[in-house]
Amino acid sequence: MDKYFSIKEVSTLTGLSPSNIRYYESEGLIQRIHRDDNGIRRFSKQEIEWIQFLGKMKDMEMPIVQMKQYATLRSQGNTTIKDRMNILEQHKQYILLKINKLYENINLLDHKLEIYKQMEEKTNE
Amino acid sequence: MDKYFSIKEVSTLTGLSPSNIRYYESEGLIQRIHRDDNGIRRFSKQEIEWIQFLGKMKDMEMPIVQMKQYATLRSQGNTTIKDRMNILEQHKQYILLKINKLYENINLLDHKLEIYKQMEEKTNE
DNA sequence: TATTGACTTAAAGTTACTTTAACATGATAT
DNA sequence: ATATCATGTTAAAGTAACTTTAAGTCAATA
Repeated sequence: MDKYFSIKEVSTLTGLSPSNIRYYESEGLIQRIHRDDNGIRRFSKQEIEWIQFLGKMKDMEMPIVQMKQYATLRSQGNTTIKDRMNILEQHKQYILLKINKLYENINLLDHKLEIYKQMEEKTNE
Repeated sequence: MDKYFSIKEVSTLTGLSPSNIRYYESEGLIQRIHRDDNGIRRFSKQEIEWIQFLGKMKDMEMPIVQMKQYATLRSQGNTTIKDRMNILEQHKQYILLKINKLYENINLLDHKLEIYKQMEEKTNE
């Protein structure tokens, strides 16, 4: 007998809020979740693993349209692995670019802070 | 005779769209810009420099509330430099954290890609 | 004179959610 | 037996930071 999980449990296991999880379901990122007699969602382990993956993609700022693409490919089985790899590869490049930008930003901030520091020192003379 | 710039010129000089510039003005991030006889905005050099700075803060994903704080402090003169430094210092920490997260994400992607690669190789055997 | 290009405002649209309102249900406390 | 509480449900409205659209003004050009 497999265990089934409530949305709150899934929330703590994935780091996504219950509303976020419902939202992803409504957007089709998650397949329609099985309901119990009271209409309450019961999540399987496999579903939770997929939601965890979505959570990570979200963390990486992958736009929902791309997540949808990925989800669609996934639902089409193993023949789509190359395409899925492409999506991930592309997003990796996006993140690397972003990291570079952020380093530039750090330099800029340091520069500005240095200028302010000198102004402060002059004031205290 | 100082030169004055149109919103389109300011847009290319700052990298912000005209609507974005108007939006920042409406939000009070930019002081009310001088208008000519036809009600058209004419920007001074100093105003453009400030908008460039805002553009950089935007690039760094500084939330508008913080930009507003910064703008308010700036308008209060040189006594507020320490406070402004604090805002920038805080945001620097935010960016450093973000960079770390992104590196973790890269690792995750590499791991997933590696798994896919092995699946591919197996399929081709 | 007609049209083009750049400008204006106000309002609606967008993304990725969150918050709120209104209601249902099962479990616990009195 | 009844009250209340935690947890769940949906639909709709709210949020951030803009962008897009609609409707109009004005000067310059064809």
